[in-house]
Amino acid sequence: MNAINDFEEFYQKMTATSSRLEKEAILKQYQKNSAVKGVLHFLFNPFIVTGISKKKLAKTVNATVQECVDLPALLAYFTVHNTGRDEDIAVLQQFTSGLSDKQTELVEGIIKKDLTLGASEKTLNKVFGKDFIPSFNVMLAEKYAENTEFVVGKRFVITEKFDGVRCMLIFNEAGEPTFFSRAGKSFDDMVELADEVRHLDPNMVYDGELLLGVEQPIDSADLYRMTVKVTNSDGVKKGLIYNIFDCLTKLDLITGESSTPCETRKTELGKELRKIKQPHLKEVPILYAGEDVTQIDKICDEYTNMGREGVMVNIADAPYECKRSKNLLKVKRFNTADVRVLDWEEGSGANQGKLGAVIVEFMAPDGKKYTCKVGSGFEKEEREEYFAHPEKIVGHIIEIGYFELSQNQNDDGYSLRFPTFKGMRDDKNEISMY
DNA sequence: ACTATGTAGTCGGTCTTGTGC
DNA sequence: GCACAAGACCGACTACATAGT
Repeated sequence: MNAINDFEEFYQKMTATSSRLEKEAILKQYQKNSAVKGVLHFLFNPFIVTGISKKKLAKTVNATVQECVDLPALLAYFTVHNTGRDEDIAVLQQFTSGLSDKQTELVEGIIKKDLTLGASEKTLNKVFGKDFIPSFNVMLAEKYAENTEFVVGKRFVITEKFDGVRCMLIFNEAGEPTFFSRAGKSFDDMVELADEVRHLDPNMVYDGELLLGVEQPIDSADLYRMTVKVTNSDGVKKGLIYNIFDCLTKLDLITGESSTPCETRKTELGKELRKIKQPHLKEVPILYAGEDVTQIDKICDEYTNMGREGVMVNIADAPYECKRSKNLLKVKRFNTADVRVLDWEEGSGANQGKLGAVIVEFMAPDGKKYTCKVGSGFEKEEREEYFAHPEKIVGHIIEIGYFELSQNQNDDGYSLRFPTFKGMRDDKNEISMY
């Protein structure tokens, strides 16, 4: 049996059931199959990228290339050659040329890294051990709007929600700091911050938000774009403020939970930051602590009106948990608009043969009309219905939710950030924003 | 029997980087 | 130099199985 045949058999077993427990049992059967496990590692390790996706795969290329003798060799090739050159596309096409249609589809899905199994990093690590797929889990928030009852009668802490880039600071054994993104990728060459964080406790892990330091307060959306521009670019990163809102011990990060109460963590952290007093390391101040839930909307509105993203609500005695949790709630204001559907697109993956997104026209504050896509918020039945009968949505008015208007650096008008479908508005025929 | 939670898999805009013309 | 594709960042959302009560 070669690797592809093994994987094909494995894939068929996995996709034949919807039971997650059965999928775990199937994975266990392949515990000792290094070929299949190798494919799974390639597929789900986020640090392996191939530079090949839908468009590159469809490209016709002319190149004489080296041959990959088997699947492991192909994966090894793409682990190194991952910038999507024509030559690399040719290597893939050469490899699949001798395969059946079914196996070609599988191999292409592996290289595109969009093959779905109904099992992913969590399940793989549950079965094969927590280090099989590198994973990095920071505490994430649930929505306050959907969990208002959860805080009633509990003491909680309100802080500002920053619209920047999440950053976790971890020191290695030698005490050298590394800054990690939410996905676990490192931000390199953080020259200013790397120097200042040496004043912090290297046995602790710090969690916060990077925001570009600016002289004048600017619009939250613009500040976000400017920040991402710095954090996501190669080279030396300067001018970033590290707004630290939480911390836990290195050991707690490994076990996935810090039992120190949130309020204690924040107050101790605040003391430490005030003591070391570094220009680019900032405390995220507690705006309110208590049980008065009316403060939540009040402070959120206050910050929203100042052009800020919103606020966060932490249950005061709750632990730091390395996962999404109700003990941390985000409060932000969304807007709605009635927009006209101009066109539609087919989806991909599970949405193949279904509606993927609609292209809509909305009215911007300058009185002009602009377009953007809306592809989130549709139910499966709706995606099927509008794919079969596009005329039931194209030309119609729909209500959408969005966080804010956005503008890109090319200055070609407006778009919407986080647009979602809310429903049909066949009771009206005019677009509007409110 | 019902609800809550966890996991997986879709979809959006904006930016940088690498590639090929 | 330009256009394009992929991969980052920020997320939004639904569907489904299973754990919990």
